[in-house]
Amino acid sequence: MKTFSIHLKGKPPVQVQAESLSVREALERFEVGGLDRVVAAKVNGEQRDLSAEIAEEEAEIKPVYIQSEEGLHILRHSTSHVMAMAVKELFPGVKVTIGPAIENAFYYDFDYERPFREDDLPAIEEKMKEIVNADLPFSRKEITSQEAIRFFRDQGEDYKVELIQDLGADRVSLYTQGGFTDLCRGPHIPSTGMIPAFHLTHVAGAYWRGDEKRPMLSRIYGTAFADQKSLKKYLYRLEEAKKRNHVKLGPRLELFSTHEEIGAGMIVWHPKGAMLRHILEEFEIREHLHRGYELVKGPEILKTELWKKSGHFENYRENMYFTEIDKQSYGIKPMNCLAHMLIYASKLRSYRDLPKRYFELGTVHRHERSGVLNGLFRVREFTQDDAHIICTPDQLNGEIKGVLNFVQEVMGIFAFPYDLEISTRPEKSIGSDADWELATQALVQAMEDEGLAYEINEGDGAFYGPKIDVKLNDALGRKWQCATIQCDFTLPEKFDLTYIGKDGDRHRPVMVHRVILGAIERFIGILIEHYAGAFPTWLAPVQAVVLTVTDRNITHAREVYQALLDADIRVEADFRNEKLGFKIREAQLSKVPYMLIIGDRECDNNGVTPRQRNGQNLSLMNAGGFIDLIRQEIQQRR
RNA sequence: GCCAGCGUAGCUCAGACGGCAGAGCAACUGAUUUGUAAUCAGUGGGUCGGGGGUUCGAUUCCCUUCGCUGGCUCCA
Repeated sequence: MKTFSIHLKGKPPVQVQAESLSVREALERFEVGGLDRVVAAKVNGEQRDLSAEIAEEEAEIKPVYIQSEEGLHILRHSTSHVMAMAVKELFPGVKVTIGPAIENAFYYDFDYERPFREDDLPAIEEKMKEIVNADLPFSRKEITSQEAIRFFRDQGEDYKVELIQDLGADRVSLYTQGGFTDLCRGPHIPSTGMIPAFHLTHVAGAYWRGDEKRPMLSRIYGTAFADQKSLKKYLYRLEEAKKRNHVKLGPRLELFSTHEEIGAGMIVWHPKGAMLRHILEEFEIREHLHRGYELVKGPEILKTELWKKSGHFENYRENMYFTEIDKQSYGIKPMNCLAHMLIYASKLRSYRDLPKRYFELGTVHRHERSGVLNGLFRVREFTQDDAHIICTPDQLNGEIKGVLNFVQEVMGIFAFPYDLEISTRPEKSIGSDADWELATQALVQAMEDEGLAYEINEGDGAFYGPKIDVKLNDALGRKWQCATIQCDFTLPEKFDLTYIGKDGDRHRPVMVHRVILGAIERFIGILIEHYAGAFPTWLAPVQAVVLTVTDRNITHAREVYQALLDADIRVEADFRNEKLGFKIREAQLSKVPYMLIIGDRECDNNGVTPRQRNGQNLSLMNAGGFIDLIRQEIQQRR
């Protein structure tokens, strides 16, 4: 007989005398509500199955409810096991590999004689429903790795055998529901009947362990929720997000197009899209000049020799395009730094000149693999708002903080949610360990000084230095890298950049590569989805459209149109012989912020009636009044 | 690059065992002069992504190529 002392937050502790005590039994002592919605529990901070025995005499216990984040994770993981079981029953000979829960979803990778197709999913879902209805309990068993390897080898589950071997543990845990046993750390929901709502969403190919040299597996994605309503809501949200997809919206709003005959990953900007770019670029130039940057411009193609000198040829060649001119090899630039290096090196620099901040809206070409191209998000030609800051080592911290502030201010204008990550040295890289350490520390220190939260991304740095990445969250919950701040101790050395210090000697400056919006293309893609195409007035390629009611109104309408043009408002005219409702509909679909209605009433009063994009009318006012109003809005970047 | 799916009029989509390719919207022409999300009528519009093959005959079947979409370790 043992004595267990169990604690649960907010309740008086309970002493239990028993031979053994399961997590579920412990929870029952506290009469916690909704035990049927509890999927697992945390015992002394560690996730456990409800059926697990409590080994500790003193235990702090906390139920994990199905609708909580952790609960959903466990639910989805368990649902992936149910899916694997269903697939094994339906497709004999299939081999199972791994099947984790991921954000909002789960997947399981299979190796089968043919890849799974979307039309296999309904049958799998049906079989899963049977398994759920059968309410099979999940049971956990720990055995030695040897036994587990034998167990899976006998079933021909080679992938599982490999996993266990790589784990290198003495013992592993297995989970069984019905006739299906899987290697798994757990925990799991008590039984399959506890799955309230699930749906299989799509299939995809995936390399075994993400390695393209290893077999291509067939992945099935699905999701599960604590109730049917949440699942429906999630699927609806996905549908809504699809409607914002910039690949569809962009061409419909006449922003850009792509062409098979031009090539993959190349964007053609139409008048409205080119205007949007221009607005952003103008905004950027102003903001940069304001912060002590200088505008520069380098050529598109530079001799291959120079790319060899910089290390790009060695490290980045497979992403570069090359061409030949007069038997000389040239590389089309994938980055803008080289010309900036030469600008710096073009004359002797004093410490008094530093920092130098060179800014270029630089168009670069990168040979991205065909399969990763994606609308405006991933293209082969794009323009970066690129700058290189060359400074003394003791200016570095301040410069990085300056860029972090710049990023914060700009993201604030667009009201974007974002996360910060620090990426460290990758396998393929140049430079000494000491320099990497120094550079990484400089980034960490600046983040700490600014009190910013960040994650560490091991091995994800650029080949020449560590970096801070700013990842925006888009409408579909995907993350996109935009701003990035990269330290570089190697380029100044390769180009022998120097400055004369106070002491009269030559010193080596350090360099920061950084972008704020990142690629203009990608940023516009994110903006389209963020605003669902309805850009705020300051960004809208067309800010107002003048609509006449009848031909009688054209003379006055033309005066209004001209007044707006004169005031630098981006205005269009729709004087067609159509009904007002028809013109409003078209303007509405093109998401213009303002429609200026001009009928007899407006002509008689020498004014306009603005109709806002949200359907609200403002009262009749004269053209000057409207110009004041919209100018104020533009100035406030609304 | 690899796996899967997709590609029919400017757009959204039908279609057929392998037997002359369809609708709505848009465009164009005309009528209409219109007050807050589609006025009416008529007309034109397609190498069914490109190339090759099988066939009497291919948009449909096969191969190939281009393009697009979803994915390609958020570690049992």
